Amino acid sequence: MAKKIQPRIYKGTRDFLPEQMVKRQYVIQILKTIFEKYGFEPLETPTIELWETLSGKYGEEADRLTYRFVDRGKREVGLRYDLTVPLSRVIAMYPQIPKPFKRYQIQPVWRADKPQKGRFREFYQCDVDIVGSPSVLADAEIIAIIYESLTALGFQQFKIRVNSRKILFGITEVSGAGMDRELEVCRAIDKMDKIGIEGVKQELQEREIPPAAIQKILGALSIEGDNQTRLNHIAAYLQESETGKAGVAEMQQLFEYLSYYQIPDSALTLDLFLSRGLDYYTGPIYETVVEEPKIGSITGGGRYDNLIGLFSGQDQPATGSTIGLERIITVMEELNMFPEDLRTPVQVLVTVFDESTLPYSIRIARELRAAGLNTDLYTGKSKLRGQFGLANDKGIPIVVIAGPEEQAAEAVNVKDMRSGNQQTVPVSDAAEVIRQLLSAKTG
RNA sequence: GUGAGUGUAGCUCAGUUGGUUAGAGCACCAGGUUGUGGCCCUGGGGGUCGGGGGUUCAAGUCCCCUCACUCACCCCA
Repeated sequence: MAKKIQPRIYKGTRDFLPEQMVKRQYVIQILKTIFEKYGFEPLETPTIELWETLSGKYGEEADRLTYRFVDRGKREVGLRYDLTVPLSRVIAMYPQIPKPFKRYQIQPVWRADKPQKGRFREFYQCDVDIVGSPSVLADAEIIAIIYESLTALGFQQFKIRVNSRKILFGITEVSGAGMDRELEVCRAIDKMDKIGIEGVKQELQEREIPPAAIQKILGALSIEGDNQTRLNHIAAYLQESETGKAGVAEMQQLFEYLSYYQIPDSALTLDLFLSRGLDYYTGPIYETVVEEPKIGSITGGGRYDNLIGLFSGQDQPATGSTIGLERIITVMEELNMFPEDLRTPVQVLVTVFDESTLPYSIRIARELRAAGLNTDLYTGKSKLRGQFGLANDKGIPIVVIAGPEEQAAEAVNVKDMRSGNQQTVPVSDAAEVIRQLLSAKTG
């Protein structure tokens, strides 16, 4: 025998065993259904992109965290860091795609950072984006789909935080912090809920923002009250900034649109401290946070009107959000939000009594399969006892016995593993009986 | 890249001031049950105590180095 290689796995990556896959597919299925209900169409793009496609789009930090290789032909390539940049490349490459274009995309992305709780090197993202609409109606659609998605998955305590990069830029501009300091200022105030207002102040000082400017920035941001009150307050600060005023106007419009979607106020908040890390956002930005467990944001996105222009030379308005599949699953697991019986897609195990009744078992399996039941036919060597053990271990709810007695009577014995009850029924009734047992327990 | 912590069976862990043959629970296998899982009972397999070096009559235990993993910072989903 060859020397054994220790089975190991690359740090930050995971195998998804069937029991986990069933949960993942449950979540993905619900999301897909909603995405399509909102008129979004599917898209997939390659794992590997040319380095020039990926580099310089996200910011310095993200560039550093992008997996990068040289292929055999000495071409520089990388693994995609997110789904937004590949989408932008697609839009630029296929200008004939009718706009506005609403697409969803569910694929893994890769980031070369150190793994920790709720954070991996390979993980799935679910993105929904609308390309070709400059209207905040598109942003409202995205926020509405986030709300419906989370609600459908059973989330009850969550807040969609909304802000505008234009407002943040305006505040920086008016404060006199200096040109091109917007992103630094954004990054500092983004840490508000982590380090508090004093921490933000200190952060800004360390970045050598003039004290007077810091004063103004914090003054503009620290105002209590409902969304409208804070918008009015900030509007007063932004009289001198065209960008800022535009930001206020689009927030007004956005909240008006959102009111028509009937999203409850409790799930929606204007958060002037929200900033988002990536460089490419230009307008409304949004993310979703849950109080428990502490895991950071579970969705994040915003408008990026200048990104596609980097590929096509012509800007194309676009907005969208990532729905963080991994974190959603983590939260759902910790809060026990998955249905109890979500262990295997197999509904029925047809046992094999012995060689002589095997043809009968095959026939039963064939008929149950034809009736649309997910049916496993036992292919191993164990006796009945072992076959029942397998059904138990996998969580298969129904076991069918087709032994000599049953065969003689043109019948099968149907056992419900959950209750322990069993009954002998004619073959012709088997599928219907099983179907009823399955729906009785779950419905 | 920075800081902290943890490494003993497949998993979770116990292991006394250093002392003889390293344990438990769970999981796995077999039997109790030649037509029936879970619960129970009996038995069984499984360990280079992360690796290397040192101190000692004696090291899972003490010291040094190293590797791996985890958590946090940064950043993010």
